[in-house]
Amino acid sequence: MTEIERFLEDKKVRPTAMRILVYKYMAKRQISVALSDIENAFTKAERTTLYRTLKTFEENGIVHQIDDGTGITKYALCEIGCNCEIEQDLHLHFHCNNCQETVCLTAHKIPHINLPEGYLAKDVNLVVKGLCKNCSN
Amino acid sequence: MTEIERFLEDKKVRPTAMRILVYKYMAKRQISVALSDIENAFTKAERTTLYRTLKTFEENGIVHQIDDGTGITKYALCEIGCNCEIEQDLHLHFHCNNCQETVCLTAHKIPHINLPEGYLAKDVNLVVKGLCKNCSN
DNA sequence: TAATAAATGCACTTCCCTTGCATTAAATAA
DNA sequence: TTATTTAATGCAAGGGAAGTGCATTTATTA
Ligand SMILES: [Mn+2]
Ligand SMILES: [Mn+2]
Ligand SMILES: [Zn+2]
Ligand SMILES: [Zn+2]
Repeated sequence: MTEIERFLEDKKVRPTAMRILVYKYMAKRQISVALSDIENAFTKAERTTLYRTLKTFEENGIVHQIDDGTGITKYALCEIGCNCEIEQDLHLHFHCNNCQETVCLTAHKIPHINLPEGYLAKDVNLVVKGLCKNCSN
Repeated sequence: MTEIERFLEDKKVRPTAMRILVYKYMAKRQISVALSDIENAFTKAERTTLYRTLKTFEENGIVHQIDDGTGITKYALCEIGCNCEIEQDLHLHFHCNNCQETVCLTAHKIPHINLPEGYLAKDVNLVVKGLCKNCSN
């Protein structure tokens, strides 16, 4: 049993062939991925299976979803200490207008947001757009 | 010539009947609206016309778009001092999980966001979700 | 091995956004 | 005013991504 298989079982996710491939793919790329990215990476992949794979991953705290404002849902592997399950995912995301890639800036927590009287915050989504470090030169 | 007609002409938008109605509708409701909201408000309205009306409004600095993460584009009238045209729209938006309404918190500016070396910010989207003042009791 | 449960593949649906194009209305030129 | 040009509207269709139903395959458990 490989390390990835052990990891998935730890997360109560059965390590099927496809799931292992998807996990490996996401681990190799360090940026967030869209469903279509994975679909294109494997010629013999069924979109629905991938969709449900990501859904299962998300439900079991392996990935978290990112809404970067492009209209396309992105997914990123949760890092150690990612608490997107127990509470809101408080790190910010950066979307590059040039290379179109979205990254988790896990080290950059979202600052406290002041709200008017009576408003109760449960979740915060913060997306910064601009040029990433590869494209800003 | 009414005040609204003068306002629209000021913004280089021809004050057609439909445009005036849409503007009035948005002014009456203080929360942001979806295309379908307007569509439902007027029985005799064509979705495409409304779509293009909002697009024209946006291009001329009358409304700004809001991506509140619901997957449905919302629009809100720009207030005096709204600088969504010349630079990024820096105020935050609040989406209520209960009544599903999204409001501009124009008085609440987005705090400065620290980014890692090499990242260049051009735009920021901040959406807080939770319970609005009407629903938090 | 048999029974059960889970994962996958395929087809289809839904939802919203967007566009093409003919028609109608308005603005401008003659 | 009338003719010409330009803009707005209405209807139909297209596109993309998310999501579902169900039969089939694969894996697990009895
Ligand atoms: Mn993230
Ligand atoms: Mn706003
Ligand atoms: Zn980039
Ligand atoms: Zn509410």
